[in-house]
Amino acid sequence: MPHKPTERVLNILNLLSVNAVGLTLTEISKAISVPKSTLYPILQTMTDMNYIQLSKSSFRYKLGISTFCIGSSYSQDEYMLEFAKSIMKNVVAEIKEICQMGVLEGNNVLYVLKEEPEVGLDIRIISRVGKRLPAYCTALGKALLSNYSMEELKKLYPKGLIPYTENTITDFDVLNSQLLTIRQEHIAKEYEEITNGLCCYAVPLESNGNIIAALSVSVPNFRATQEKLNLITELLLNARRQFGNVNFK
Amino acid sequence: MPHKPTERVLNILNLLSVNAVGLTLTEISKAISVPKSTLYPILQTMTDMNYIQLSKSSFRYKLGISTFCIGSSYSQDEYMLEFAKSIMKNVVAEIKEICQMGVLEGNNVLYVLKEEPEVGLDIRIISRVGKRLPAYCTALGKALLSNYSMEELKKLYPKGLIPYTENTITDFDVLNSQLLTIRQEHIAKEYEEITNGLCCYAVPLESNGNIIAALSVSVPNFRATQEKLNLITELLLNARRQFGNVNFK
DNA sequence: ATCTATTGTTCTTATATACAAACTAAATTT
DNA sequence: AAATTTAGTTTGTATATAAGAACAATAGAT
Repeated sequence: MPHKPTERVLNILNLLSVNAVGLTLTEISKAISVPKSTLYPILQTMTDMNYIQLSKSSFRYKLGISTFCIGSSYSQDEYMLEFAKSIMKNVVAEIKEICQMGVLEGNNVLYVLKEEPEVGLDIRIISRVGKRLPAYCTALGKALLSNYSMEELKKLYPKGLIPYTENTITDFDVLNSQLLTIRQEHIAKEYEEITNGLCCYAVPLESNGNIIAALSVSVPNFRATQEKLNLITELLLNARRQFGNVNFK
Repeated sequence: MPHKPTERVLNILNLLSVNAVGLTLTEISKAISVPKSTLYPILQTMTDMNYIQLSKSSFRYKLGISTFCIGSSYSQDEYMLEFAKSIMKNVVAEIKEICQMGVLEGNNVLYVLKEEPEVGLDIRIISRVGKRLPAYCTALGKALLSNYSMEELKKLYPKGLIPYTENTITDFDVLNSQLLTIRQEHIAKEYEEITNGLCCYAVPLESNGNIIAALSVSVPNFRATQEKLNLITELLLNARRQFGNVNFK
């Protein structure tokens, strides 16, 4: 059972982190379903402590400078992130499509790193570090869940698998059988299961036998020739091997 | 009056951000004066939400990957920070001493950016982004407080000015007269007022007439020749002018 | 310019959190 | 190996926070 006040503070940070424009008190109140009167003192304190700031121009709350400070202090997996970034740069250089890294947060994928091709594409996939999406209908998520048992899956989604598109897997058995394949082939595939016109491949990244993150390449359907998908598979599996060769302690 | 639950969550983040090794539940409990039983569910939730993580090796809580995510999303003053960084790099290249940027947080200075000389110095000043120190006895702080009136100062420090060294200014009148000088000369000076053997010069950085940050150079006393201090003054005043020429909106 | 809608703020009481103390488990010492 | 210390966890109740509603202030519409 989560601690509500803590959950709220962190949800506010999560919310603002995917909202560059900023949000008003009322907007935040609606977004996280917390009464304005409850939110009021929380936002005040967060402002006093520089975790959020009221933009003078737009009169909206945005992330404050303290978030930058703690982000800079984050060192635990600094080396891991740097290494992942360099791998992702190489992948993007080859395939010229967006490459992302995510970790599991409860039953969601948290998007941690993003590497985009420099130029040249008219149609681009928009994504943001800090975003959270359900794991069961994303390639990153399936890669991250690949070690999960049927029981664990059902516990993770007590309300079942809610469809986003007509391709979304809503049957636990189907999902489970896919995870089995992923465990063997080390690559997760997703075709328009969360967004129409979009498909995505991903590989799990392991450290000491545990899946700690996953790496993906997303492509708009019309650019997703079999040839291209084969190259993506190759690049991702190669990235996974590179990652596996390093020990991050 | 601050909101306690919010304050606690953010204090935990602040605490862990200046502690690369990590802290145990009990250590955090002592550090922020919160009972273990109160802390317990808070840390659980923060862990679930990836804002902290229990290091497998040391069994201590460290910052989690979400802090990295929100830090990456912080965009508000992105351009300002980048500009400040480039200025600081130039300053350090010239003077080969540590250069820092800070903002005011209540009556404390929050250290936001740090730029250190590459190599060559046996004795270095250790500092960390995310650190907080009282404003009245630091050069950065005095620069940030330079626009404050006597009344505002006394309200900011209701318990008076607590001494850290024999040089710490404990008299409001003395502090106020220094601030007056800073307002005219645009440079704040501090000689062993918080740490023995250390002195520091700082300039306020303004935007639309408001002091939004301050920039400092710190030197160990034995390297602080008058010549060097003069050069520091010149570099900092020049940095301030550069900063003033840009409009960050 | 008045009315309407929306945002932010204050107030009161029901409710959920906070705290203390007791307990368990692990680690270190004797 | 027993004892002592230290860490983490659980429980019951005092207390501080949460939420609804009512209010003030601002912005937008007619």
